[in-house]
Order: sequence, then C-alpha cells, then structure tokens
Amino acid sequence: MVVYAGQGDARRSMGLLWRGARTEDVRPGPKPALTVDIIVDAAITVADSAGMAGLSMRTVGEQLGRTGMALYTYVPSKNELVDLMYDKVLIELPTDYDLDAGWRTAATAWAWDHWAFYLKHPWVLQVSQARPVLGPNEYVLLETLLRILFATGLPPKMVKRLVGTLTGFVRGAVQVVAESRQAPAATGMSDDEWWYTRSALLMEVAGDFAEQFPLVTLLDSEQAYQMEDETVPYLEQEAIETFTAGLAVILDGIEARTT
Amino acid sequence: MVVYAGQGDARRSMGLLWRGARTEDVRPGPKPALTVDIIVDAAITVADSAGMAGLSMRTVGEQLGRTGMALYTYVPSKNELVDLMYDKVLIELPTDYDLDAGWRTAATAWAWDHWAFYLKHPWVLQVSQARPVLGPNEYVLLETLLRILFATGLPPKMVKRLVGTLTGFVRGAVQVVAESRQAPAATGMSDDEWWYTRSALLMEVAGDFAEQFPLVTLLDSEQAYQMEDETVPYLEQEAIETFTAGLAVILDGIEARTT
DNA sequence: CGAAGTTACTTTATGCTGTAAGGAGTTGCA
DNA sequence: TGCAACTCCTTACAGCATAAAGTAACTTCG
Repeated sequence: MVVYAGQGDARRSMGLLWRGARTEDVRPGPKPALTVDIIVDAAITVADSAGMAGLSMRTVGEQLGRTGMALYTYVPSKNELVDLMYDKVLIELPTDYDLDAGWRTAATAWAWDHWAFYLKHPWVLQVSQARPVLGPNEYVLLETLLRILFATGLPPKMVKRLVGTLTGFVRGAVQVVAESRQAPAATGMSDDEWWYTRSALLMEVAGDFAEQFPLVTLLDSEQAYQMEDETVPYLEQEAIETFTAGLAVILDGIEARTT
Repeated sequence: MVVYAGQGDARRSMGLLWRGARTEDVRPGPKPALTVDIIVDAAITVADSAGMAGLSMRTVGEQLGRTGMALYTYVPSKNELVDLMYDKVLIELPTDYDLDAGWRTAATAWAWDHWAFYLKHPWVLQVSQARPVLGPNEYVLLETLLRILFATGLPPKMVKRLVGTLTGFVRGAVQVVAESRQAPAATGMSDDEWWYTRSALLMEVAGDFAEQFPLVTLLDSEQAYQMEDETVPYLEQEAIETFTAGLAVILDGIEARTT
C-alpha cells in the first residue's frame, strides 16, 4: 500500500520536518529519553532491513526498548513518521556534481547515484510521490538536479518537465530490481529460481506459445539465460542494461534539444 | 505495500492464469455458485472504486454476498487473486496499432493508451513488476509493444532494453497523477488545496527559502499557479506536460539510433 | 435406500496492524 | 504540598489474511 503524506495538523507536520534547534525550554514532567531523530533513525534501520512491510509502530518501538505507543508522544502518526524517514534518508544523496565535464556527465552520475540509493533503501520507492513531503532535503535534491539541468541551457519550462521525466525514469527502472530483491525473502526462492520454474510451467501450460507470441519467443531465444556474471542475478543484469540504455536514450533526446 | 506474485503451488497458480475451458466434470458436493471469473471481476470492481487499500477478501466477498473465506474455495490466496485481477484487466489495452504511419505514431498512441489505462485502474501500478505474473494477457501486451519497437529496425537486444525504458517511464509518470487522485479521498482535501496550504506554511517555516533554493524559487515564480484549464487540477496539468515532453525526448533518442 | 465421501460456504480463532483511551509515575512551579 | 504537564504503559477496538473446524448440500457406492 502506498503511504500518503500526513493529513494531520499541517503546521505541526511541517514544524517536525523543518525542526531547527531543539527548543530547550524547561518543562514539567519526566525528561524525554527519546528524540524525534532517534526514532526516525530507528525506523529507517527497521525499514532498511525488514522493508516497508516490516515497519510498524511496534517494531520501531521495540527497536528502542519501548512499546509502539510510546512513539506517539513524539510523532503524531505513522504517516508523519514515514515523511520524516523519507526526508532524513535523502541526506545520503550527493549534491555537489562537477559541471566542468559537461551536464551530461553530471546527469549520468546523478542517475547512478540515485540508482544505488534506491537499492540501499528500497522502501523509499513506496513513499508516495504525489504529495511531496516538502521537507528540506527534498528541496536540496531538487536544487541539485536543477543545477545540472539548467547547465543544458534549456528554458526553465523544459527543465521543469525534464525533472519529472528523469526522476520518474530512475524510479521506474530501479523498482524492478528493488522488488526482485525483496521478493525472495517473502517467497523463500531466489529470483532466478523462480523464473526458471515459472518458465518451464509456462511451456507446459501454454502449448502454442511460440506461435502465439513469436516476437517474445524471438527475444527470449536471442540471449536465453547467458549468465555473464554469475554473482549478479540474471534479472538484475538485464535491469542494469535497460537502465544504462534508457538513460542514454533520454540524455540523447535532451542533447538534441540543446543544439 | 507491494503485492508479490503468489508463492503457493506454482502449478495451480499458472493453471488459474491460463485456465482454459471449464472442466465440466460432475463432482459431488453442492454446486459452486461462483466462478473464478466472477470473483476476479468483483475484485476489480472493488479495486477500481476503493483502491488497493480497500481491497480485502472481506470486501470482495461481501460484493458477492459471501464471507471473505468463501473465496478461498476458488482462489488459494489474496496474492493469487491480485495476479488474476492484473492479468484480466490488461485485456482493456489495445493491441492493434497501425504501423503504416510509422513506429513513432504507434508508440505515442501506445504510451497514451497506457496512461489512460493506469488512470482508470490505478491499483495496477501497485502490483509488483519484479515478478511478472506471466499470464496470457501480459504476453499479449508485450508482443504488441515488441511489434511497434521492431518496426524501428533496431536490433533485438536494443528493443529488449527499450521495452523496460518505455514501460518504466509510463508507469513512473502516471503514478504521480494516480496517487494525487487517490490521496484527496484519504485526506478530505483537494490536491490543489493541499499544495496551497503547504506552500504557505513552507514560507512561514523556512524563512530564507529563496536564498537557500534559488533555482527552485526561479522555477516556481516562472509560472506559479496559472490555471490554464480550471477543470483539471494544476498538478495534473503539469504531469501531462511532463509526460508529453518526456515521451518526445525518449522517442527522439530512439529515433536518433535508427538512422 | 442409506451410508460415506466430497464440496461450498460459514463460523470461530489467531496473530498481526494503527491508534484511541485511560492510567501510572515523574517532574517543575505555585 | 498540591497541581498541571509530561512520558510511557496497558488495555481495547476495528480491520487485516488465513488456519481450522463445523454445517449443509450433493454424488456415488454398497
């Protein structure tokens, strides 16, 4: 299920995202042993290892030796927590791309950095993009990409559209790999194993496959399961090639507009 | 949460997907009042109106005047049901693209048909793409796109990679709109309203926004909330423009490789 | 015809989920 | 010394997928 940005009190939610120096005013009651940051870090740890499916208020609480309910003292809901996780984890992405070698080199590096980032934190792909969290780091990221794209010399309107195209492309491409890595844990079967089993069954169940789908058959016979690097699953090799080629095609398209 | 392909008995699952003529052998016990097809149709109806979040065994069962458990007589698990829904709904996509006007015209039509399809059935975007369902209609779809792309004259290897690029791009681009349409129902606030509220809060909370993010500010001031068509939300207008421009860029990139 | 076996569907139960409600214990200030 | 505010806990509820067992309908076998 897709997680939406918090609908609670917008002011509180924005305050949490852009929270500055800790308000150190003395207050009654026991000293809080946790902080929002500690909770967000714990939640990211949980999501990194157990995926979005394994992220629950209880699991995060237990990670910190608390109950799930304890978190509600610091964070209004799970949605807000996810927003905070999302914005916080974005810090890991680089922001200083050298434009001396040209915008294309920078854009390529940018794309691969995002690829690696999403594979490290696959759950990020499941945070809704429709309603940007509007956190500080998301804007840092956007500013970074804009700097690269403005270097093309294209008009702002075009740049704006390319932002969506590029981020959408990267997310779409990496999603295939991210999900294929999460899936085995859920099914107890490696991705390649799964493919092999299903393919065999397919031929058994759909007898006239080759006649019904000649082009698919042609493509499969072209390079059927030639493992170039046995340490990387076949599906991932393909995804990497698709990503590389797709990126080149898009950048070619952009380049054609700059001249 | 992303829904994975069923891990249960692979043979049964493939049998369901490629199920041919009904096995009309007489069997003991009460006559089944439902069929797999009826259940899948009901599930699609539920998902179309209530989204993937509203799709539960109970809701589908109730749609048919049964309990949720009744479905388990026909379908081994919810995962398998989703697989069946996915493959069945794909029938709606066109398959006969005229190539007389060139592959580019066909590819553009293909992309927009997919755009419309995903907006009609947004839940499809939440079915995992890592492990193709391997149902018959998915192959019909693939064959259709291959027919268009082979018309470019590019080598099979390249065609294979473009498939991923194009489908990934369409999914990524439409996802923004799909989620923005689902979200208001969840938050009781229109998307544009939401944006307006958050933007105002942003300026309040991050005082030096303009200095910190000059390029973002430049882009926003360029065409800030000029509603060209008031019936279509601003975010969607932008998404459509992004989709159009991105598609053109990709097709340009492909075209450059054909000459 | 009656018993046995098979099947459709229901009810009940288990262990998850987010989070509302209320209570216990701690602390600062009047 | 009270009181209010605060953290954190326990309990509770509705909803989720689905396992297990029960009921009723139907076919087949003796």
